[in-house]
Amino acid sequence: MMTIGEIARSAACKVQTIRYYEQIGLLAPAERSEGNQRLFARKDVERLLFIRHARELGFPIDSIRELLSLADKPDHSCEAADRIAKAQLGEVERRIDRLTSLKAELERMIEQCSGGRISDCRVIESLGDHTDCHGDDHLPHR
Amino acid sequence: MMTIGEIARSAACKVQTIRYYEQIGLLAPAERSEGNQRLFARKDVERLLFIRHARELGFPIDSIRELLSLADKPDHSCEAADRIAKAQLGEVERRIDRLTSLKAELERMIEQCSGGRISDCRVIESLGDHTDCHGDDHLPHR
DNA sequence: TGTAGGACCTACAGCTACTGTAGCTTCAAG
DNA sequence: CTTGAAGCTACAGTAGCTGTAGGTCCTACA
Repeated sequence: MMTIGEIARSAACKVQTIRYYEQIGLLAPAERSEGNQRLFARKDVERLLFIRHARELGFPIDSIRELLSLADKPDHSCEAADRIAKAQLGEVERRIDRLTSLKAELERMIEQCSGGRISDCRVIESLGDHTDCHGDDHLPHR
Repeated sequence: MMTIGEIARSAACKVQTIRYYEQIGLLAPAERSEGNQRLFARKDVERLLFIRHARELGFPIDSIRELLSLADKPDHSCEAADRIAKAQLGEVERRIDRLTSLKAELERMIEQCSGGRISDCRVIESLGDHTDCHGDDHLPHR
């Protein structure tokens, strides 16, 4: 059995984060020592690594909750797991698309800036209106 | 003069968001009508549009605060504005890089999933350990 | 002139996923 | 036996809003 500090080190995760996961039910309430300190077993480390890896891949907590409950049912079809992963992939792709068009607009703004006075600055000016936006995925209207 | 609902429509922004911007000092306290309702002028719309556009480009509130104060000093050099925009561009680029490697890992996971049972599922399995990660920008250790 | 209902007001809770802090207890090394 | 690290609980704070409750104000229609 390991202490919370040890499991935190093995999963490269903060101690508070582990307590938080326990609190929101992502980890089962840990066993306690006589002095009321949490004790973790090997399988807890694995579960925590699973959670951390999924978080690093951007899965929201609720999806991880679902994935964990699927992981506990080896005989079920993995269709649901596949669906969750594909949804996450879609989300990541949407974010990349959006960021790519933001990048383009930022580059345009910066490129046009002549380095002179604020009153001539394209950065400030472009922020003030939308008519220069090419990629329009961040336009409020339309 | 316009009401908060009108300015909200012109900037495609929620009423509460405008009140929030006022509260955090991004917008000056609005004038009030006799019945204590906020009244906005043309320049408030412009300021709000500036803020919204910057937010849509991902600038954090604090950067916007700085940009707004720069916008009020037409004679200053636009060096600072340029620096802020470049920092934001760098941030966007870092996010794209990160998301791109997450996308690759998600695609790998999904591709390897044979559509069978959970016990054979690559999605669940890859989440359980890190040894398959190629892009390692999300690795906790190493 | 009365009233219905929409828009407005304040104040505060809630969202995500943690992270930090205060004030205390427990543990392990010297 | 002491000291300092590590653990404990409980709660506040982060970013940037968004939603809700409970009230007031405004305007159009009967």
